[in-house]
Amino acid sequence: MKKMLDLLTEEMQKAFEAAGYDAALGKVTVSNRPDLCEYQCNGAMAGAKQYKKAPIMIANDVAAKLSESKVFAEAIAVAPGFLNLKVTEEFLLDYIKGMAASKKFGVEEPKHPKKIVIDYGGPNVAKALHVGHLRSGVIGESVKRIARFMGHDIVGDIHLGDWGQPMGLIIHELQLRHPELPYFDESFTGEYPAEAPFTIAELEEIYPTASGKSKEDPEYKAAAMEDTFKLQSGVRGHRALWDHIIRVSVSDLKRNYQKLNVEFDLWNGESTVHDLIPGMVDNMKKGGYAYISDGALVVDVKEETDTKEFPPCMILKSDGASLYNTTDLATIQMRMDEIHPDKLIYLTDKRQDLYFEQIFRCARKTKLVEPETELLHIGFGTMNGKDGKPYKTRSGGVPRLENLIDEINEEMLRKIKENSANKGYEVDEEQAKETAKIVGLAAIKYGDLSNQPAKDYIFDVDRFTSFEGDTGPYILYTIVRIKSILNKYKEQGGNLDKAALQTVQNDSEKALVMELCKFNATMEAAYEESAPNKICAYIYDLANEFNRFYHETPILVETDETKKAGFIALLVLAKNVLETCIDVLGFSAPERM
RNA sequence: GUUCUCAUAGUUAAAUGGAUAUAACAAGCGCCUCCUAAGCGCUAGUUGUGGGUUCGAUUCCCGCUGGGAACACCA
Repeated sequence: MKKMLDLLTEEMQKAFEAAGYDAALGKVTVSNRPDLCEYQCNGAMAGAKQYKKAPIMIANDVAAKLSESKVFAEAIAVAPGFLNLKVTEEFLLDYIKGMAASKKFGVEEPKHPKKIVIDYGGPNVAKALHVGHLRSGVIGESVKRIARFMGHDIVGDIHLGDWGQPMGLIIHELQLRHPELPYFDESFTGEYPAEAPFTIAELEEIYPTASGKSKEDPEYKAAAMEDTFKLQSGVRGHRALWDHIIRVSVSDLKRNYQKLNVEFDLWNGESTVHDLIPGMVDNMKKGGYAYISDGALVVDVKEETDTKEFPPCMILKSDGASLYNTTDLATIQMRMDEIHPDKLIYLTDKRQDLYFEQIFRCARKTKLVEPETELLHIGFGTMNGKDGKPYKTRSGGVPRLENLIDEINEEMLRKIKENSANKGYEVDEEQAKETAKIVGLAAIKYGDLSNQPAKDYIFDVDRFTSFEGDTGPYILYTIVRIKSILNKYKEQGGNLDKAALQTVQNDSEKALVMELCKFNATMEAAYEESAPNKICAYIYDLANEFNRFYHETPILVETDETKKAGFIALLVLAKNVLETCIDVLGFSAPERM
């Protein structure tokens, strides 16, 4: 289905043309003065100079051509040259019926579906997820789901940090603690134990300890580097131990991401591309792109148009070792070879803006990607505490993501119990906990996603879990209300018939219908701009319109069955649209709350 | 030092170059014999500063002030 505004614009363009003006002036937008009109067109003012006429005269000419329109019930020219518009009942009903009958509520399949790889999450193995990982996971998951809904083929890759210095540090520390393990016995030729010699809790403790020691003790550091080298060169015991580290760590990561309703299609990491690095580096040298500067191998990525200094992209350190850049570039090569994507998306902290600009330029210059391959870095802002500074625990440390989720869930549970006590009904403890988890996740995700990704935002537990205002819980409450009515309707023997939509009865119903009609345009904008916040803003408006309608319109007591079925059909559509939206945002609604 | 980025009610956030800048929270007032009051309605309050482009600027351009960040052997 075409977008509502496109249909209106087409109609308006015909009128401009019929009146003898440039059709391009006939752009229709949603009214920003709902008290005056539903839609507006400002083309007459834009065209005033071109035609050397007062805008109001042009507007009058165009309005005259619209008197017979089947689309616009009203087109009034207003000083200085606005065209104020209202649509006809028939047009609106027709559109909403088409939307209800459509599989994706009016979103069409793309003519050329894109193959996209999205790189997000980016946790390190053997380290607990902390709040810094929240945005990459939450925004990335939503960007992925939006693209998928729009009909594109998108693959999400977690891109684990699983191969650098930290691995050597952990292995070295393990050797000091348990020198008797067979992994460190180079003469050992038997089968290594299937069971890992540590738990996830130990692993999470070992890394910070080892990291701290290496900063103070050069010998310790040297030994850890030696272990890193052994691992990377394939020493059997080191590899076996590393396998354990990955297995233990990944199963813990999966558990945590599941709590966040974040799912990756690929669990690749830096280690995945290790073997590709020598070949890639070779090609860069042969191609004449890479040269030695201060001992390091670099590729110049300056461009003619740069006004500022642009540092070259480093490929290998002066000791010949690979670094972050190396694995990222090799990962691009692997993705191009295996997946052949049209577009690569990365989600990291916005502080890496310059870094990704270097990587992208380098990938283009060294022809790792096709000239038409799109490369996009979505840099997101910091999650701050109420003081406006990066979110910290009371003791000043970086809070674990798990603790943050628990904190929200506890607060949600407390509120659910408080609410039920106020209303005087009993809630089952287990049921309440389940509901608290669902609502808590919505609170966290909506709180994050409703902000523009690039901006810093303040993570305020009290505000996000609030029952009131522009929050996740408010959206869920609205959906629960609709579900409740639909359930009662079915209990009364009613059938949910999508086609039963009726001509709108009152203002609040019309407002709700018009809001629903914006769905496909909103989803498309959210996709094109990688902006989940647009969907949040949309469902907040939609929930508002529904609640107003709900408040003013008794539904189940309606005696005219045709009318009632029409209301119900509208509710079904509203519920489906809301649930589709929260699904692409990455959360869901409970049955009751 | 260079470059990037941000600046909107008391607070947190919106606004493809359009009319009277939009919400939420906090404050004040009203609405449950009625489908979940986690709701609805009403009142009061904002574009850092100086220029420019434009019929028209929160939006685009330049300067200033003030926050944040990046600037090759970390990731």
